[in-house]
Amino acid sequence: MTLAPADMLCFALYSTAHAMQSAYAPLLEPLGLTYPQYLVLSALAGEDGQTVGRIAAALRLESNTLTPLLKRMEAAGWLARRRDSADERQVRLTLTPEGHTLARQAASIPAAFAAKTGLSLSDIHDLRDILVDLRDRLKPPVRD
Amino acid sequence: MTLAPADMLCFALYSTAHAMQSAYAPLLEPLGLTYPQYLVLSALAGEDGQTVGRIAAALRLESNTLTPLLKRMEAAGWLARRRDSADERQVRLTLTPEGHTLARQAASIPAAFAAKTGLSLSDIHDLRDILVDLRDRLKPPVRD
DNA sequence: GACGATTAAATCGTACACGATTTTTCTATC
DNA sequence: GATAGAAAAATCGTGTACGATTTAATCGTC
Repeated sequence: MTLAPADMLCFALYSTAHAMQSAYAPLLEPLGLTYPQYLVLSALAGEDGQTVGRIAAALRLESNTLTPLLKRMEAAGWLARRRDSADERQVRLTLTPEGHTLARQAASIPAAFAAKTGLSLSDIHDLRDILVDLRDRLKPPVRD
Repeated sequence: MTLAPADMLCFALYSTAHAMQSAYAPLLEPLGLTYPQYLVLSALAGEDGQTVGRIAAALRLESNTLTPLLKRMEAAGWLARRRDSADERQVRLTLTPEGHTLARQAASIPAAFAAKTGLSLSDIHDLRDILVDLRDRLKPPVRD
């Protein structure tokens, strides 16, 4: 017998991820950020000057996804893309002052968002850990 | 202070959903299906002759996403798209014999997949329920 | 039975996502 | 120091996603 999407874990994950993004949208829209751009910004705010590859590993995306996204963020004036002088194969990403300002504004979003979920902080952490565990089992993280 | 993506629930959800899709890919690729197409096929296998709007509600997608996807599935010979004679605004989707055959083949995937996760059946159900609960809180389901 | 409001899909534009390939640079070994 | 192979981004093609709008059909009310 065929399993209906409503009963499938994969669909629960798929649809909840979409619901999460659409819940973030109204918070990000005033800042002019898309959701993946917000992730890149947060990653760079934590450690500036990372390479494309390092961001790709952190966000589990491919360079073919990141390159155009980063170009849009560069065009928006939030970051600079520069070849590493020691290894010209790599491109380093540095936040501009505007990028840092934006990151500060974006920093308040997760807390504002947590309220929307109706989950306690410990529920949120538990769920996160379960998901990360499942994810790393499905797709082992690449070594740094 | 900025929260790093690695610590955020939203990123756990985002990256796990991607990992799930990429884990399904090798199982779907031999059938020529993409992941959202597989969801549509499963939904129709459970109840044939649904309208675009009903599938959209079930999968929580918009018609602007489904229309081109359904046209590709029609072009592949898996389903027929026909205006409802009683209400010409609606489009009804019916699996072809090829579509039914494909659905039968696809039906074995979730079980084959469950093994990959390393989770017990009850862990899977628990996680699914937690996610569905969160999803419906973030984005209440539209009435049928 | 006319007609404005509502509804269901479709269309349009923009932004991911990723497999496959290409380009450029670096590294290892001769 | 030439060169084969590896590594890092970028390019290309296809397929989602979705906001905003449009088109076509139906409904509600007079």
